[in-house]
Amino acid sequence: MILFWQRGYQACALPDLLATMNISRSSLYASFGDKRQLFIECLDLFFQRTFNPLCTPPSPAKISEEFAGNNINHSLNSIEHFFRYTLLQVPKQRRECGCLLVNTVLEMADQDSELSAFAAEKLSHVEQYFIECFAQAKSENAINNDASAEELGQLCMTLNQGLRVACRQGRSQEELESILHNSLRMLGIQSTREQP
Amino acid sequence: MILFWQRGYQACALPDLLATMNISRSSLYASFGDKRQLFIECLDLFFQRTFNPLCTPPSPAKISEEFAGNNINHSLNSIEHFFRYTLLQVPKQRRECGCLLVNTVLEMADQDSELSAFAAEKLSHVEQYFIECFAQAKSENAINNDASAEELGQLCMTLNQGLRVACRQGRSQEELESILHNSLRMLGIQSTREQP
DNA sequence: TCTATTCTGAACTGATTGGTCCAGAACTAT
DNA sequence: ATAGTTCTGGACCAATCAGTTCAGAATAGA
Repeated sequence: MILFWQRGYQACALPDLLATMNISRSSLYASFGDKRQLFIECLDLFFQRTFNPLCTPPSPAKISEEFAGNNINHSLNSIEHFFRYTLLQVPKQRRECGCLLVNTVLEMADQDSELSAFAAEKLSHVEQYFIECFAQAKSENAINNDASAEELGQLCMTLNQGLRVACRQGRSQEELESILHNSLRMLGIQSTREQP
Repeated sequence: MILFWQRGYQACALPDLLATMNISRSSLYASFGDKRQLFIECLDLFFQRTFNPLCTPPSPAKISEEFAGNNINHSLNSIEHFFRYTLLQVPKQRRECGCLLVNTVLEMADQDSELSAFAAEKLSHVEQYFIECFAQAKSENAINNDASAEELGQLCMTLNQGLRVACRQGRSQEELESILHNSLRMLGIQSTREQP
């Protein structure tokens, strides 16, 4: 999965995959069918590992440490935690891979529309969760923005996709943090940021 | 260029390129060196065709027709015109290709860092122009946003990149228009939108 | 220890990759 | 018309691609 994440689908040759997985060619075909099916399983695994930190943020105790009680709304904390957890609190090497689902949507769009649609569908689940978070926040009057929850969710996903491109561009941690901070602010999520 | 734009670098095989360009194999190598150099020329061409409508928007007369005099600031009009011209007023088939530079950054990041950096550098010129527009607008008090011009420009580029991903995802014209409208509104650019 | 099942390494396939080469066609200038 | 330059089609190359096959190693159960 990490190799696909780093290089993309087409650029991963069978020998590279076999060496990384440390199994033999025949084992791969026996276990996964072929390269494409292995890739689909990787997309699924990636989605699970990306989605989990979004819909199950850390415990309230940990939140109060992390965010210093600045944002008491649970739904908005989910979103902020998602970005902090997957964008900032991540080793540089992995951050610079961007998002496997975004990468796949772009790479396979004209090549294998089924794979591209598969990845896009996973992303839509994330967007749907964004929307639910904003809807919840709006019902609690915890957000300062008059756009609808759908619009905020779409915008949040657009910013997320743009940030993943920025990651793969090799932008510095500081730049990403600045962009993220301004993004969340414009969405109406007042984020904490340590001042230097 | 269009073929690279649609399929990406790696997925364009020589025979496909030759058939599309309607030249022979030897002519391609005589004229462009090799596939990679041809691609670099395409990136450059794409940048020029993308950047021109940004820094040379239509004449004031045309603007007044197009935007109904809603936004009298020239710099902000440049940005709005850029998005309208490259995102909305474009045939579906081409819109769904996204942005060749963004696509290239993602595809080549771990594969050919030189190509990826080349595309990223082109994108940074666009971002720089965004920043200049926002700086101009701020100096004329034409923008309702207390973030700095640099921050606004970075955010604008992040939204742009996110929108290009959304294009390649196959989002509908209506969705894109909605996202763009909200994006510009949050950046402080009050865009006109025909109400249905 | 013996048998039965599973797994694996390496050789092999046919197709495709980017790139080279050159004889001859097409064109230009005199 | 002729000589000189440019262009082109197609054959060719070695390398690599994803995928198949199978004898033999490794493992398991009894």
